[in-house]
This record gives sequence, C-alpha cells and structure tokens, in this order.
Amino acid sequence: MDNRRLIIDSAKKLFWHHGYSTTSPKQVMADSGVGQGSFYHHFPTKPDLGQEVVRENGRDLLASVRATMEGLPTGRERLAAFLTSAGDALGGCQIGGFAYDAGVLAEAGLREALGAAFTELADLLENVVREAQVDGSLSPKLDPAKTAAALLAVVEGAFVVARATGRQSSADNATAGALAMLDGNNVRS
Amino acid sequence: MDNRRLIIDSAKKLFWHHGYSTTSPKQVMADSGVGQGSFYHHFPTKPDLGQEVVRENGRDLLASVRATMEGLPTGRERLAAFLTSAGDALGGCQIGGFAYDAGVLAEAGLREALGAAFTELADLLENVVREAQVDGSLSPKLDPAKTAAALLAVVEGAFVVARATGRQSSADNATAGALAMLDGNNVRS
DNA sequence: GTCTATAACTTGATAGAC
DNA sequence: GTCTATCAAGTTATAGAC
Repeated sequence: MDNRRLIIDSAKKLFWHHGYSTTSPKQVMADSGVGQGSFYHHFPTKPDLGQEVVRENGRDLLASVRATMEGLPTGRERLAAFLTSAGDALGGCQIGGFAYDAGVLAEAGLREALGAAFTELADLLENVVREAQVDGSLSPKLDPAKTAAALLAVVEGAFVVARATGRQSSADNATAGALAMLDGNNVRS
Repeated sequence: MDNRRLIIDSAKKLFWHHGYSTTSPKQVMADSGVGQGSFYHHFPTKPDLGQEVVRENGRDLLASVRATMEGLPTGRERLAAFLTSAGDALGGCQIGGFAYDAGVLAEAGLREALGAAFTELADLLENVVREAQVDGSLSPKLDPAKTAAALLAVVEGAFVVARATGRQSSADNATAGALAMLDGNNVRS
C-alpha cells in the first residue's frame, strides 16, 4: 500500500500544477519513484488514478473549508473566512483545474467525482448562508442556494483570472469585492 | 488568406470545446479541411495558432459584452446584462478555458495574450461600475476595481462550476445570486 | 507487488517536390 | 501556398518473468 500512496501524492501535486491531461503516467512514475509495473498494478488506467485524486482533493478541500470556518461566531464571518481563504490563487484550485480538462469530462467516473465534489462544497456554503440568516448576520432576503453558488463561483473564478493575468491581486480584488457586496446585504449595515 | 481563416475558425471551435493542449494540429487540419503543408505554412508552430485564437477570442468577447450592454440606460442595468449574458455556460468561456491549461501558460506569447484579454475585460467592467455610481444606480461605497473583479470572477467561476457539475443551473444560480448581492448595494433599494 | 521489454498509436513537426 | 513522405519523441498501456 505504500507505493500506492506515493503515486497518489505525486499525482495530486502534478495534476494540480500541470493539469490532468498534460501529465503522463511516466511523469508520475518519475516523480514518485515508483516503477512502471507497480504503477499499472495499482492503477490499471490513467482515469482510475484521476478519479482517486479528484475524490481525495474533494475531501481535502471540504475539510480545509470546514477548518477555516471553525469557531467563528456568525455565519457572515464564516462566509468571509471562506472568501478570504482563497489565498494562494496562482496555484489554482485543487479541483477547479479539472473542470476545463476535456480528458476529464470524457471519462464518466472522473466527471462524476468532480461534480460530486463541487455539489458538496455548494451544499456546505448554502447551509452556512442559512445559518447567517438565522443568526441575523445576513439579510433574509437573499436566496441561500443562489448566494452560495455566487460565492463559490467568485472563488473559482478568482483562480481562473489570477492564473490568466499572472497576478495574485486579480484574485484578491475579486474576493474583496464579493465580500463588500455581501456586506451591503448585511442587516447590520 | 482563405485557408488561414479556415484554420483559425476550426481552431477557435476545437480549442473552445476540447481545450488547447488536448487538440492536435492534425485535428484542426481534419476539421478545417486544410492540408498539412498549408497548415504549417500559415502557423509554423502550434503556439502561433494558439496566440492568434486567444487574441481573436479576446476581441470577440469584448465586442459581445459591449453589444450586450449597448443602449441600456443605467450602469446597474449594464452590469446586470453582463451577468445574465453568461448564458450558455456549459460550453465554457472562450478565453477562460485557456487559463488552466499548462501548455498555454508555458508559452510566453500565449500567456501574455490571455492576460491582456482578461485585463481589458476587467477594465471595461470597472468603467461601467463607475458609470453606475455616477448615474446613481449603484452605491458609491463600492470599490470600482474590486467590484468589477468580483463580477468577472463570478461569471468565469460560473462556467467552471457548470462544467464540473454538468448542470447549467449551477451557473444560472451563481449569476442570479451575484445580481441579488449587487442589488443589496443599489442606492434605490 | 515489482521488474524489464515491447508495442501500437499520436504528437508536433521537417524535407523537398510542385 | 500546397502536397506527400518521413521522423524522433512521447503516450498509454500490455506481456511475461521474478
């Protein structure tokens, strides 16, 4: 099981920085130090590896968002923490990078894993929006699902624009702008 | 010059739906009906073609955004039109798809063209935000650059999420949510 | 589980004739 | 400008021994 872990860890890193379709099994072998025979024993095809990586990335992302929000008293503060945590945008989102990859969308299992990761994250945010409306830190007039979708899109889009312009400030501006728009709907304002 | 145009038109379509790195010159030749000799005469390398496509897509996108906004009386309505026009999200953004492609970012000229396209779009939106604040349709408290960056990110992120989930509604929710957040900052509300 | 050898195919061109 | 032939390297595996 050790080599299997080494393969997944290398793949997570390489798929993240270099893309799924543009990373070959051979590159994963070289980075992980695992031989070809072992590689294909653990992952008979490349999509098998991709699916495992997307699933782990989804779990990691959800856990890190939860950790970022933990202990904050109001829903609005938890949403603000999510926006702010977008942080290191130039590397890109661990799952967002898969969405524009044709090689990912062509594989049913891979596509499904990706969709599930996004859906879970959107559901989590929607719950936090509802909590914010209950605790009075956010206007009850906002639709929870739509607001959550907008916040998720801002963060994903911030990664896209930052990569395209090569400037981290593009992402920081986007999340700061979204937070200001959200605060315009804060019942305390 | 005719074959050159056929090549560019095919490449625009294929890069859009299938990605830059995952589309080969051979596929462009097959789709356009242009032979190999002619292809490499017009575009000695693949990045040469990519750069031309990104530049044209940037111009097309800017023109279509301007057209969408044209004639609308207030800045806020022009911003709303931009958000709503995100429309057919499943195909993805014509330039957003290039941002996560490692093969694009590795080529200096291609990267520069992509950054320029996003910067021009952000600048256009920033001007509209200022106009909205002048005509009184948007709160003067919002930072124009950050608000414009947020709106651009919402639209780009909406494409990402819609592709990942396979559901157009993911994108529609995001843009609708953003519009509601923006309206919370409308001085008339 | 891991190794080395092999293979069929694709990629991104280049060469030289017309 | 366009054509056909060719090519070295890389991709995604499979085969069979240890």
